[in-house]
Amino acid sequence: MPRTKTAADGDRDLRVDAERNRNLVLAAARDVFAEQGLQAPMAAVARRAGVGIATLFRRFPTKDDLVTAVFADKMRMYTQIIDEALDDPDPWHGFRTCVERVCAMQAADRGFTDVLTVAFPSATAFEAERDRAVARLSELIDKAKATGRLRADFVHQDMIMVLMANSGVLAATTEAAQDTWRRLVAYLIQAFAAEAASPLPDPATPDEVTLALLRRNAAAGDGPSE
Amino acid sequence: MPRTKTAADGDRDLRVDAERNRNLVLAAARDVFAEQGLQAPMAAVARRAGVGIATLFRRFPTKDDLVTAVFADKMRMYTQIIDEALDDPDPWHGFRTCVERVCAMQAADRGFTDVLTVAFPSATAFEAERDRAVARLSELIDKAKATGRLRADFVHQDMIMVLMANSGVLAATTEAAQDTWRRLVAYLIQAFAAEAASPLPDPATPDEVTLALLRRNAAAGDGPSE
DNA sequence: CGGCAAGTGGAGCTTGCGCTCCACTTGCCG
DNA sequence: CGGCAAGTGGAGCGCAAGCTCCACTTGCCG
Repeated sequence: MPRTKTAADGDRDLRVDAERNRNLVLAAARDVFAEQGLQAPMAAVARRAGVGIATLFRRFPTKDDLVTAVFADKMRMYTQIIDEALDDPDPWHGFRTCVERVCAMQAADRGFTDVLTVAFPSATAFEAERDRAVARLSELIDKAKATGRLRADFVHQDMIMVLMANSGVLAATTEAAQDTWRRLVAYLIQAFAAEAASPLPDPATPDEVTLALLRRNAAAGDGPSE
Repeated sequence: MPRTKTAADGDRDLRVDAERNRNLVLAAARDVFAEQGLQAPMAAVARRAGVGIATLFRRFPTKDDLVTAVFADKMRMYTQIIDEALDDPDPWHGFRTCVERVCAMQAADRGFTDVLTVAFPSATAFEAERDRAVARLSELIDKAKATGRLRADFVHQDMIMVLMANSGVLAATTEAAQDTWRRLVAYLIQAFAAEAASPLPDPATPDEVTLALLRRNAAAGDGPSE
């Protein structure tokens, strides 16, 4: 992908050295964010890329722009996982592997976890992607319920709940207990099975959960009212 | 509790005005941390207490000291919840309400959540309390398993896993979806029921999880190796 | 009631991080 | 090959947060 003139992205043709540095930065950012999460300092990215900080900021005027660029394809991968699950001849199996795969993505990339939950303002850039994901997901959920294997009171917000819960486990576990998240996911999937079903508290009213995820951006850092 | 000379705490008798300010600070910190989590600035606590920053720091030389002082009794409450669960004639019922109550404590106090998971160095101050809690908890778990209602492969580290997962949900939900945590907890409890049991991934080897929680203190902020 | 240790507030130091400015270099077009 | 827009690195700015210093006030004991 030589990207020279990729439609609809703001920057014109870059000089070859600039283009190379841009890619170095993206690669470095991918690594750094994956290891340290989004709170990694920009300077760390620049150092890893072997470029000056100014270079980084000319290409990505804001940390948020960098985050958006870095995670665009991971977001695509995320929705793709749902698409693939929809193709599974066994929707319940598709559903389960879908949950597992997304959680595995989180486990492999702290930054991705942050994008999905702690959420940067950048989340707004992924709105379209996420809306499509939710739509497909609802489809998948309906199919899985139809088989009678997924409990009937499961709602798509529960999926986001899983991501949030998983991020909590990932944030707190170090190398010592790296695989704890697998156990959480296994428990939850068993809870989602129809056989396990006992009444649950009401879910938040439609889309409150997803909206909540977006709101925190607008509200981010509005801080102490006191 | 006039505290004038409370044994084994470093500071001698305080002047009455100092004592009053100390209490104002503690009360303010309790509120501020509960609302905003441990990342709330010290200045916010001082402002809320109506004292200068210097006053706050003379009484609690380090943010960590303040956190420790503020959450000492909440930690006691935490272990007490386990004790009460042990007194329940129905251990399975005791177990469930124990999980619910601790999670409710987290939901009511972002700071407490942080103490239990994100963990401050202060966690070391609570080591003894936490060890006793783990011991009692294991007892409770054994009793609950004996009734045949709690799945046999449940381990005490799973409880900490619940706390971490819950903290993730709480961190990501705003007022819009405040009660999502209840749904998570309900799902998990159903997963912990013996009837739901299907094989699980191995838990971390004994105490890796609890240790991991402590380690992150030592390691906290050792940052990018690169 | 006088003196002073204890206490107080806030200015300010330090560190960390996002981001900018600018003097210098370099790919590229004619 | 010459010139200049494009690109570059790093010093440095602004801000937030933990924490310290110090000139001033005040409870308390004799």
